[in-house]
Amino acid sequence: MIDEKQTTIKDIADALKISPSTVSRALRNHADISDDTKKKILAKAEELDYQPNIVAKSLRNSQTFTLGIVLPSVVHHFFSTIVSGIEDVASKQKYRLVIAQSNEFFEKEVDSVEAFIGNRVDGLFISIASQTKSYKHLVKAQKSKIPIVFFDRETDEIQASKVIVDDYEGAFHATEHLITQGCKNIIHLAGPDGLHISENRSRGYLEALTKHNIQKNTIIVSDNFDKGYETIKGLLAKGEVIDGIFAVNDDTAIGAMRACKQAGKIIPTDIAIIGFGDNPVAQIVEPPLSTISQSGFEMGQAVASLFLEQIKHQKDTKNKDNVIPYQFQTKIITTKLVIRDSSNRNI
Amino acid sequence: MIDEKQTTIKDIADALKISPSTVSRALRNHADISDDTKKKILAKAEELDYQPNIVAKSLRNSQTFTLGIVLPSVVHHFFSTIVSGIEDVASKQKYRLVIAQSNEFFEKEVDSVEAFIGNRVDGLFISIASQTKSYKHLVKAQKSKIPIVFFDRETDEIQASKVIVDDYEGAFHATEHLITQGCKNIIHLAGPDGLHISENRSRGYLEALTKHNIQKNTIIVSDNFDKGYETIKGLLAKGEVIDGIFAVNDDTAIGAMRACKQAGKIIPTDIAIIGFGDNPVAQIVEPPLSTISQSGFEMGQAVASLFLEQIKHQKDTKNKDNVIPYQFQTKIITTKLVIRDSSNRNI
DNA sequence: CTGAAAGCGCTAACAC
DNA sequence: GTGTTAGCGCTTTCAG
Repeated sequence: MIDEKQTTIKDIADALKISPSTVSRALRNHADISDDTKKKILAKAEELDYQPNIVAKSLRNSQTFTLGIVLPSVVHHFFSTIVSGIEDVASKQKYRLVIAQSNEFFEKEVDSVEAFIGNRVDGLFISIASQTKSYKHLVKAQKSKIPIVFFDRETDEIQASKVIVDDYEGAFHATEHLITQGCKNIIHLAGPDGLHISENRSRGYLEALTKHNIQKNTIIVSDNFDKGYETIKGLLAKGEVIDGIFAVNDDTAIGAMRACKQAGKIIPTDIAIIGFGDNPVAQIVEPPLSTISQSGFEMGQAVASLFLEQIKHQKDTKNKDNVIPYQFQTKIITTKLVIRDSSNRNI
Repeated sequence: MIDEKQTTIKDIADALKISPSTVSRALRNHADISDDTKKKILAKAEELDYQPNIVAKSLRNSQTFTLGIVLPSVVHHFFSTIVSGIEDVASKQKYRLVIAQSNEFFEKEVDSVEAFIGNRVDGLFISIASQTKSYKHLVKAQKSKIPIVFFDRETDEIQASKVIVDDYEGAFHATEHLITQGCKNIIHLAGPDGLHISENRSRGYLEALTKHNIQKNTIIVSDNFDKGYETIKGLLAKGEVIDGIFAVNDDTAIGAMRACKQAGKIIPTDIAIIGFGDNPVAQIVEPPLSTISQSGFEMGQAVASLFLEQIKHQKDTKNKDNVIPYQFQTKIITTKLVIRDSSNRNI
């Protein structure tokens, strides 16, 4: 069997005894091509199973229509809904998405970013790994003129647009809700140090306590199911007095919930629990978990929109004198308190 | 600000007053380059922040080192673990992954496949959408000489390697397990018609009943949390006698579980329930859900390995006479019965 | 309305 | 060891 190559524009041109440029124009619906030849070209393209070579096109146009997304992990519901949100607006502009997971490893994040630079993505959307402390890889991307948009987990060290959740406010409301339910000994199971989102949620927790004149606070870093379970199990075994738990995410809250139940505590009567994120499992567990909902979809849409806006600004100001540099935006996604049985004492 | 372009090989060559080919060779560690010039080139590349243009390289080499993955949805734990498995072996060979979600829509699947063809991916891994009945898009990919590997959801209409779960066996064991627990009225909440995996699981269910001389069988298509909930709720409301439920996946089983509990049924005493897939939520719900575990990671590894094998065969037989065509493989991933409280009557 | 020619950045013969 | 040249497939001036 002959190793037939992919059909190219030149093949179509040869078959029709016309020039490649005419074919190229016809294929992209360019004006100035007679309907007659256009029809012929389209027919021949169909006949020969022509599939435009995006790689060649990208090289020629120095635009790949590819967006690179770097995030800690796609298995997390919040992140995958963000991706859906990005896709929702980006795909309408014919952009395609390439996703790279850092799994919270700095090295993987750097590799992914560098690969994206090499592949000349048109934009880079990133939620930084908890390990990340250096930002040289992002500086490189900026040197390569790739617009960056941060989402959820960001840094001040890089000038770029960002979309963040109002973590402080969400945490404040979550904690205040527990207080209104009568809780006085509220534990906060926190996210890793150094991440803005962890810090903001912890701050919201502390300030809600302060507002309500509660002196006692306990913050323990603990951000997954197992850690939530172990931490609360340990505390309860030590005889610690706990009547409320605010966890940095739902998985952790559910781990804590299990520890409470195993220790014979009634939820929410003995201990009221609230998570963060409104993961679908929150509705499935028993009792259903109260939580702070944050729209990942909306966040994704905002990310893509900010990118599009920046691109547009670049185009508009291209080849112009006294260019006003693009003003980076920060968009804040608001949260919503979702009260379910795990914290509802009907007070 | 001057719109500086990305550094190219030519820039390095010019700066060093040598030829681009020498630079190219040095950068790729090609032999036949003196250590001295090599060192100079590497230093200059570093200095100028050189990032190789993968797009140009791909065009030139007609190899993109990109793998296209089409799957129904990444939010499903099973699929995201498959992606991790693929990444595990593919990344060691320097391949990068592009993921497209079909969301079970035929149109989106076709679009994604065509985009992958246009982007000249080196391989296409696909788990077909439940809607998919036509396979022209995959024929196109084959015409473009892109090796295809199916995983989980496949078709016989396309000649290609595939990796599947032993769904029949898993379903058989799940059903037989319910029978050994004393169940006689077992409902099967099934997947959509026309999907091999649904059919095989239903077949396993039926044959287990037959083996144990149980005449009554009930198969209802119902494959997500809400449908599982509604179906069982409806059946119970009608007074249907049910003492066992085998669901096509864990979400559905959990929906069914909720309906049972709401109807006052004790699990597993009144109704024993088993799911399929061993989704992490299976451990979180109460009672913990029995299920059939299938290793997505292993499946992903197998997918990538079969691709690599096929590529190797192509290289080995290139430019040779009387070529033996590659023999497509089918790899079967075995399942494991995981007994938890939702079905364990301690019999 | 169509064609010729150049070039995006890289690599691989083929020279020397 | 290194340079010259051509070309991957496409688009885009510039001519006509």
